[in-house]
Formats: sequence, structure tokens, C-alpha cells
Amino acid sequence: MEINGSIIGMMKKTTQGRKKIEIKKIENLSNRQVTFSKRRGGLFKKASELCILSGAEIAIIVHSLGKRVFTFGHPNIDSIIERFLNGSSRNSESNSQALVENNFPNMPDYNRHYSHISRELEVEKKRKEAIDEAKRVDDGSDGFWWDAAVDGLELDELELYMTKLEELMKNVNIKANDLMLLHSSSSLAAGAPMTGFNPTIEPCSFDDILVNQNHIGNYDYGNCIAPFGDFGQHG
Amino acid sequence: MEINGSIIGMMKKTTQGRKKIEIKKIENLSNRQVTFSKRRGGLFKKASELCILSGAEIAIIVHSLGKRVFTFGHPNIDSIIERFLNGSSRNSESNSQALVENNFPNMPDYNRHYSHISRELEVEKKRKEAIDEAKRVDDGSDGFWWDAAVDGLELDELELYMTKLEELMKNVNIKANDLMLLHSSSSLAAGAPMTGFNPTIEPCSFDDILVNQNHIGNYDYGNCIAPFGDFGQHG
DNA sequence: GTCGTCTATTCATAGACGAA
DNA sequence: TTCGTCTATGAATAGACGAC
Repeated sequence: MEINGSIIGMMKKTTQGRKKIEIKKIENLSNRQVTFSKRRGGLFKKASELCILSGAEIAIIVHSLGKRVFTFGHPNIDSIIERFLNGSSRNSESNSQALVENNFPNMPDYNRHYSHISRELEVEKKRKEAIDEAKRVDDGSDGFWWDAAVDGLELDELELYMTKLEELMKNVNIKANDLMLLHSSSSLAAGAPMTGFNPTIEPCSFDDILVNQNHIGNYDYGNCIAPFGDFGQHG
Repeated sequence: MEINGSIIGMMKKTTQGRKKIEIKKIENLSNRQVTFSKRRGGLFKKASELCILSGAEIAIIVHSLGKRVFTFGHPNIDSIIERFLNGSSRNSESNSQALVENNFPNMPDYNRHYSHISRELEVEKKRKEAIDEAKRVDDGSDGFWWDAAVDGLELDELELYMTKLEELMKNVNIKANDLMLLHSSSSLAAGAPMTGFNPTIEPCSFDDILVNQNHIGNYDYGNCIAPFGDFGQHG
């Protein structure tokens, strides 16, 4: 009789399926890294879905314990952060500000102060955005294109990379933006071309995920989703 | 015989369970808002779990299409954003900066520029943080304590609220921080006291979620998790 | 070491209601 | 309107492997 434990066949069925885990820090480094990677992907996917479904704007910054930083942003991480820092509303600035001051005589005029500072910094932020754009790139690894880091490259390699990326990312973001709008407004399938870029950067349509659950290839959760590693320190 | 369709009993069983949905913008406003609220909670929970499990630091900013802003941050949203804006590393600033400039002769000295600007702004940011802290509060609704907004209050009510909250939030954040450290380092149950605050603010331990899945009460996903509405415009 | 794959489970949540 | 609750499902993922 064929015992289940037969040596010849039955060499599979080794997994017991998902196990319940406690929500506490995972001590084992390897497991922690695997879980970090998996759940980070899940988190970004959730965020992407929330953006599309509800039309919300979301920015996520993830600092791993190492030096890597992963970001998610729709439609644009910098604009969201900027709005957060400057306040949630910016229309009819002076008007609403007067309103605030009239109704809150005791309230310090932080708002005016910040508006002033913010305005002065807008030019600088524009520059910073350009730099951040350049940082959001793939290092050529096999992972998700937005899930890579650059700490595997040498400094001189980075220089070339840097030059290329400045113009590259502009195109990527524009393209990604177009794709995002496309997918969020309809159910168009078919992977988008987006050719003309570096190898290993070939996102496919969001729908591919839904159609083929088991194949998790390179795909984009939206535009402006990207990681950046340590570009030789820039504190 | 009791037919299943008996009028007297069996008036439940109306739900067909979860349905599959397309990832595209939800047209119906009501459904969209419900989904937004549910998934936002799910997203924050996922983020919280990721923080605890892997020890990562995560900041999330969610702008709904309206004026509301919801944020998640562990251990502190401002520190994460600040680090993101200033660069992923800040140790040995001048040293690493020189390194960058030596290796990237053609690279513009944006880094130094930003460091300079950032330093100048740190004082201002401290102030801004204080304001932001005050905004992160509960409006007394039944929802998660961090999931509330203040747009239901009148301006004069806000004034009183504002005053109270400035000192209140300091305590809340300190307390929340302590709790977070507690939960992330062990499996201590028992709701934390955290009394002495406004009514309806009574977070319970994270473990309660695990112990009692069906009861989703007030609990904290970590410290510095909070929303803030429009405090009378402050752009 | 890092990732993608494979399963069996646990977890999240869409839709329908009811209360505030 | 806005939430919390309930249930049945759809989805995410822990653990174990294999390939790079």
C-alpha cells in the first residue's frame, strides 16, 4: 500500500500553509527581512488600490532599519508632503488667514509665519524635487522596479547613472502618470509599452495582476513610486 | 416544518459575503467614502504591523479628496518626513558631503544647499510640529481616536479645543510612545490606562485586536498616528 | 543572501443593515 | 449622513523551497 510518506512520490506538500503570527518584532533576521519585503509590497499595493478606488492622494515613506528608503506617492509624493507641511489647504490664503486671526485672537500667527517661510522655500523645493526625481530609480535588480536600491553600485557608476536618470525619470514619471490615469479611469488591459528606457524597466499593466494572480512580475502601482538608496550621503 | 424562508425567523442571511471588485474609481459617492474609510484603516493597520514586525519606520499621509488629512507615523511622522527631505543619512554631514563633491565634480552642490536651508528651517519646523501636534486630536466621535476629524466643530469650539490640545497632545504622544515600545517588545495585554484626557479617548492595547477580532474598538496602531482637519485654513 | 513560487490558512473587506 | 456590525468570500501572506 502506498503510504503517504512514500519516499518516491509525495516529496511535496511540505508547507502547512499560512501560520498565525504574533505582532511583535521578528527576532530572526532572515525572516524579518523576508517579511519586510513581502509586507512592504503588500502595503504599497493596498495604498495604490486605495488611491484608485477612492481617488485619495497618498504618500508613504518607509525607512528600513538599514539605510534604504522606499517611497510611494500618488500622484506625487513631494506635492503631498509639501501640502502636509504647509497645511492642508492653500486656496484663498490671505482671506482665510484673516478669518483665522479674527476668530482666534489668542492664536499665535504661526500660519502667516509658515506661509512666509513656505513661499521663500518654494524655489528651493523645486530644486530638491529635481534631485529626488533623480533618486527614484531602479538599480537593475530582478525585483519590482520601484523596489530596488542603489547601494550595490559604486560611486563612479552612480555618476553615470545620475546623469542618465535626470532625464530618464522625467519620462518615466510622465509615462507612469499617463498609465495611471488610464487604469484608474477604465479597465483597459494590455501592458503598456513604455519602451526607450533602461533594461529591466518594463512595467506591465495593473490589470495583469488581477488577471494572473500567480505571476508577480514587474508592475507599477502608480507613478512616482520609487525607492532611493544612499547616494553617497547628502545630509 | 420550519422552512428556511420562514417570515418569523430567518430575516437575516442577507449578505452574500465579500464580492470581487474591479480596481477602478468607485463612482457611487457613498460607497467610495465607505471604502475609503475601511481601507484607510486597513492600510494603517498594515503599516503598524510592518513597523512592529520589521522595526521599520513608516510615515503615511492620506489626503482624501475633501479637505481632510490623515497621517500615520512611527515612531514620529515629522522625523521621518524630515529625514526624507533632508536625505536618508545625516551622520558626519560635512565629511560625507566632501566625499560627494570629490567624486561627483559635475554634480551640483544641491546637497550643501539643502543642508543649509534645512538647518535654517529647523527652528521653524519645531514650531510647526507644535501646531501639528495640536491638530492631531479626536473630535469626540465614536471612531478610532486617531480616525476623527474636527470639521464637525465650530470655530469658537475649536479655540477652546486648540488651547487644551497643545498640552494635551504632548502627554498623548509621550504616553503613546511608551505604549508602543511596550507592545512592540512584548505581548503585554491589558488596555493601557492613559486617563486624564478628554472623554472618548480611551485606547486599548494592540493585543485586544488579536484576542477579539470581531470587536473593533478604540485602539492605537502606534504613537503619532493622527488626523487633522482644516483648522480654519492655514495655507 | 535575495527573490519568486507554492500552499494552506489567516486576514481583510464588499455589501447589507441598523443605530446615532 | 456616517459608522459599527455581520457574514461569506476574496486576498494577503508565513513557512518551506528552489533558483540566482
